[in-house]
Amino acid sequence: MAGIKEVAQKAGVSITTASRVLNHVDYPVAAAARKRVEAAARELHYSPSALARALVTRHSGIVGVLVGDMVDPYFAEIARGVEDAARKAGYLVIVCNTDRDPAVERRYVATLSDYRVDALIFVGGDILTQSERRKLKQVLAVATKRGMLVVACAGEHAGLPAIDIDHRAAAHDMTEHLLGLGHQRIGFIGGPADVSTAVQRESGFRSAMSAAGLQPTLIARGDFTYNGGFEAARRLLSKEPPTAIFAANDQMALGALNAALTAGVHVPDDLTVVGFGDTSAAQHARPSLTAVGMPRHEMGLAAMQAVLAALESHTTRVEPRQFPYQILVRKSSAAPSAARAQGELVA
Amino acid sequence: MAGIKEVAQKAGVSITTASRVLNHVDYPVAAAARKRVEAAARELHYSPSALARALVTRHSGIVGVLVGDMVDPYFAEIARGVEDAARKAGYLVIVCNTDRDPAVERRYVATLSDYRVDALIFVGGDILTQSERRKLKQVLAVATKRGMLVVACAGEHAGLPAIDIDHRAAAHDMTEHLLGLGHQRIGFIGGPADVSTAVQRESGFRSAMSAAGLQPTLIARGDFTYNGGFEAARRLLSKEPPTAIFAANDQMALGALNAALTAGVHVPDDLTVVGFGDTSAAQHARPSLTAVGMPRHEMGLAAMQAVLAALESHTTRVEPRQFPYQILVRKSSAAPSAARAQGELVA
DNA sequence: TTGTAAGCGTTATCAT
DNA sequence: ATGATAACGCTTACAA
Repeated sequence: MAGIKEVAQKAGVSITTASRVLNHVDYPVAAAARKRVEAAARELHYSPSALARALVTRHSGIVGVLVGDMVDPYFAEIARGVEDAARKAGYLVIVCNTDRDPAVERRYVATLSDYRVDALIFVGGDILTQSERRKLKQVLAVATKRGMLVVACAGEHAGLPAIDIDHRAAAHDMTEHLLGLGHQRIGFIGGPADVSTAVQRESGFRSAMSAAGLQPTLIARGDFTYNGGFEAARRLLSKEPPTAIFAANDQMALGALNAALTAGVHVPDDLTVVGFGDTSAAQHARPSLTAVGMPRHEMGLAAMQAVLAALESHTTRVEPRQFPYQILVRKSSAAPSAARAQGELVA
Repeated sequence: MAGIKEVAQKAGVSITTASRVLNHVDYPVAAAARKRVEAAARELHYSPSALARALVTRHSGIVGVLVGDMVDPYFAEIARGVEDAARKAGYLVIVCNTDRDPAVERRYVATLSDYRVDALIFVGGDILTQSERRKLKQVLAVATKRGMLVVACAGEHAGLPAIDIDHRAAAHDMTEHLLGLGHQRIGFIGGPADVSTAVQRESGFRSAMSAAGLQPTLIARGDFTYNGGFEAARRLLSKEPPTAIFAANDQMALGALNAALTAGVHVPDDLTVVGFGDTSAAQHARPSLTAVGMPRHEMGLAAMQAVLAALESHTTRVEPRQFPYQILVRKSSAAPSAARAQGELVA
């Protein structure tokens, strides 16, 4: 209802003056006028149109966050980090669930582009297909030309600067942890074959196995969901049961854990199960899950902060950053029992 | 870079004509001109400024969702429902985490108001304090006067029309389930004393207990978090251990479950634990959690759909709606063991 | 210190 | 069928 014009009128000053005091800009304004403007604004319940403002300043104060699924705690925690940093800086965040569908993702990028968001934050790995990457890069090209900042978080994405951890190395280390425990028949539950993070984690697993002179043969694949992990574990457990299962993310590890328990396989006595991500659900599982830990909330914060820094310095490139990961040993991993290690015990 | 002006120019038509074809409005435009405009738009990578558009149409195409914490699956699933419906309708959603802080919530309402979002969706119960409610209502008053639609979802909120379930009745029914199982010493882990949903659930518990001639005396309070539930359960278990614990939400029930297990109390043999919400974490817990079920995703969808309906019919009031709840009996509840029912067994 | 006026990129009204 | 032109609500040179 009440625009700046009304406020100015009521305060008996020009729109310019009203704008100046309302924006707290560092500009000389008579104390009296200032007071009148403030009073008028208050009385009229004036609230500046961020839209109009954004139109002229070419700065919307909104950032878009693209996640696979905000219900997955892995994504939720990162998005929360972004939002925390955004709020502190006075930014708003639009959350978009892509369901890992490149087409949906592209459409969102286009829409967010229409809204002239100040930045786009891609959370999670991208789809490796050449054609998909190319298409995404195309829309991103026009987005960046428009001045939009783009950054990836917790996963490689179309070659964008990323706030990330070394997924491959982390998976490699975790595999070594398993190896160190004495496991030889280690099963791996990978994520979708075309998702970059899934591929990197699997690559780390394979390299560690090879380095140990072992064939990474027990590999199943899931879709990063609890059920996907549950089913994959059942498959793995049905033939030559491994003594340990390394799932490419926590959700699947949890599914695997329950699949084992359901099948009467004791964890960790009969089977070790480890995950990747260290979401709180993993920490609260029974037994608690050994997993690769990564500072998700902090990474979300960092992604937004990197965007903020670039925005302030009028840089167009966001500074990438590598975070350390950890191997969090908890109750779901242990040395293989002698019998099981030799494959004598069958579930 | 390229505005509609450039497109019009390149196509050799007026801005008006360009706008008409670009918006697919039902208005006669020569096929030839249309083709030229479309080509020009494509070549120039034209993307309409949703900001400019919103400014003139007074319709931003954005809705704001206010949740306590998007990391809590309870909120995440509802927000996801909202987003799904929003996407389908071409809307974008801004997610705001209030951490259940009324001040933060109000500030967000103000900011979202500045952005002229088309609607505000409050997810979760509000703070009952008279003063807080009044303050919120005030900001909401100016927001609605500005044409913004407001609705509550999964919790009473400042008297707004709500897409909800009957929390009180649900808690009452769940308590009766416990009673029916033979439990008498039933502990309750409530949520914050000033949160409406927490109060309603507790009220349902109390009424069912009273109706059964029992004193609802074993009451602890948490903050709706896993740890809060864990600690509350420890307190409950330390004195006169109840034979059953009803937590006001799943997160706390999960905490209680682990507290029991950690203390060597077997669930459900020695202790029954039930929750409220039926988040997937509850379903995957060991043992799986008996809980009050409510269609969170669907409720989120419904909230957005209600908003959409009001928006389309130019109504200012959103239609409220009651969803049914269920008592989902799973593995964490059972009849009390004879010994324990008499209080002879101590943890 | 203060105000005038030119945009920002669209949509929408009203002629033509 | 098509096109000027006035909003939309604000910021920001540029004057005064």
